[in-house]
Amino acid sequence: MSTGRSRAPRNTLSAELIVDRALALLDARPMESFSMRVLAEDLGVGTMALYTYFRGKEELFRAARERVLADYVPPSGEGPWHEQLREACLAAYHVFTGRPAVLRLLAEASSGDDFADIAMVTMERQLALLRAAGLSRDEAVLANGALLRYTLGSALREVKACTSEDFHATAIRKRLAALSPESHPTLTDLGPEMVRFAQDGEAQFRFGLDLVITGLREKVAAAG
Amino acid sequence: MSTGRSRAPRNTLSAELIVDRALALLDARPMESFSMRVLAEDLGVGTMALYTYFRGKEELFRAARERVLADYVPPSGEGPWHEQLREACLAAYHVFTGRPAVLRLLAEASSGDDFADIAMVTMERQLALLRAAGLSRDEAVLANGALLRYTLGSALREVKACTSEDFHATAIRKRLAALSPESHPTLTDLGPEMVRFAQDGEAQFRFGLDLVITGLREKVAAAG
DNA sequence: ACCTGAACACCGTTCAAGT
DNA sequence: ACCTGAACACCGTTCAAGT
Repeated sequence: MSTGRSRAPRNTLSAELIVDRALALLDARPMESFSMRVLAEDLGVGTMALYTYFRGKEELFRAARERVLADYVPPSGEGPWHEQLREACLAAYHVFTGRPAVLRLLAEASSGDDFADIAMVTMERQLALLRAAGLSRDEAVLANGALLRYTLGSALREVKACTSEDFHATAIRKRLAALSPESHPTLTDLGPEMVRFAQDGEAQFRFGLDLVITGLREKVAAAG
Repeated sequence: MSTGRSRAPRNTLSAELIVDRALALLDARPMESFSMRVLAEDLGVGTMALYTYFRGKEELFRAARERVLADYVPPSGEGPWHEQLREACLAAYHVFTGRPAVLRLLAEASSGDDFADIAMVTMERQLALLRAAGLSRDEAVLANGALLRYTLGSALREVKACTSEDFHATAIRKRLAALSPESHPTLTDLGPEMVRFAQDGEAQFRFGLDLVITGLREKVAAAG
C-alpha cells in the first residue's frame, strides 16, 4: 500500500496468513469496518487474491472460527461431576470471551453449524458427565442445551460491552438516572450494584452458572 | 411498482406504515434480504421518502423494536415468588420468540440500550420479586443478570432454527451421523433425543429456566 | 412538508485476463 | 497456480431539486 508495488510476489499469501490478518483486524476494529477489500489492502494485495484461498467471505469466517478454536481442549480434571462440569463451562466461556474477534465472529455465525467442532467436543464431555451423574437420557440432553444457551448468551452479552472498557457502565448509569423512582423503585435503588456488576461479566457468568449447576444437583439428588 | 405511477400522492406514508411493512418483510424473509431500497419498493415509493420519517436504517430498526414491544406487559400474577418469576421469564421468552421479525431485530441490536424499555420494566419486576424473596442486593442483581442472559441466549438460539421448520433438526442429524462413535460415544448414543428436542425450543427453555429457579430457591432457603 | 432521481462512497463477487 | 483490474449488482446515505 505504501510501497505501491504494482504486483505482489508469487507466494506472499496463504490461507493461514489471511486468517491471521483477518483475526487481527477483528480484534482491533468492530465487525462493520471489516471487508474483503480492507483485508486485502491490509495484506498489501489485490482484493481478488483472497478468493484464491477462500470461496468467499463466509468461508473465510468459518476458517477463522475453526482456527481460533483449534487449540481448545475442554479440561478433563478430577473431582465430582458438578465441579468438572463447572470447569468445562468456564473454559468454554473463556474461549468465547478471551478475544474480541471470537465474540464478533460468534455473533455473526448464523448457520448454526459453525462453532460446531468445539460444540461437539464440549457436548460429548458435558453429556458424559451428566449421564454419569445419574440423569436420564432426556434430562442429560436438556441440561446440556441449557448450559449451552446460558454460556452462549452470556458470551454474546459481552459483545456489546467490549466496545470500550466502561462505556457500558456509563450507559447503564445514564439509563438508570433517566428512570423515575416511582415507576421503577427497586431498579433505581439497586443502581450502584447494577453499575458495579456491569463491569464484571465473568462474576455475572459464574453466579448464574452456579445456579444452573445447583439445579442439576437437586435433580440428581431427587432421582438418586 | 406494478402501476408505475411516477409520483406517490402526498400523504401515502407515515412512520407507522413504514414500520408495519418493515416488520412484515422481516417476518417473511431473512435479515440479509432486507434493505431500505427493498422496503421502499414494497411501499411503492422512492427510497428517499423513508428518510423523511427516519434518520436512517438504525433509527427505523429502533422504532420497529419499540413498536413490537410496546404492547408487552409482564404478567403480575399471584402465587409464590418463584412461580411469578417463572411466568415473567416465560412471557419475555414468548415476546422475543413469537415473531420472526423480533428475533432478527434482536440479533441485530448491537448498542445494548435497544430493547431497553422492555428490559427496564421486566427488570424492575424481577428485582422486586427477588428482593422480596429474601436475596441480598448483590444476589438480586446477579440473579436478574443470569435470568436475562439465559432468556436472551435461548431466544437467540431460535434465530438459527427459525429459517425452516425441521431444517435445523436434519442439520443436527447430519452432523451427528458424521461423528465416529469412538470419539463421541455419548453424543452419538443420545442422537435421537438431540434431534427430538432440537424441534422444541420452548421445552429446552423451560427445563433450563427451572434449573435456574431451583438454584435460586436453594439460595433463599440457605439464607432464610 | 413531503417526495423525487442522480450521485457518492462503499460492499461481495464474477470474469477475463495477465504472469 | 497465483494474482490482477475492470465490471456487475448491490448497499446506505447526501444533496439539490421538484411539488
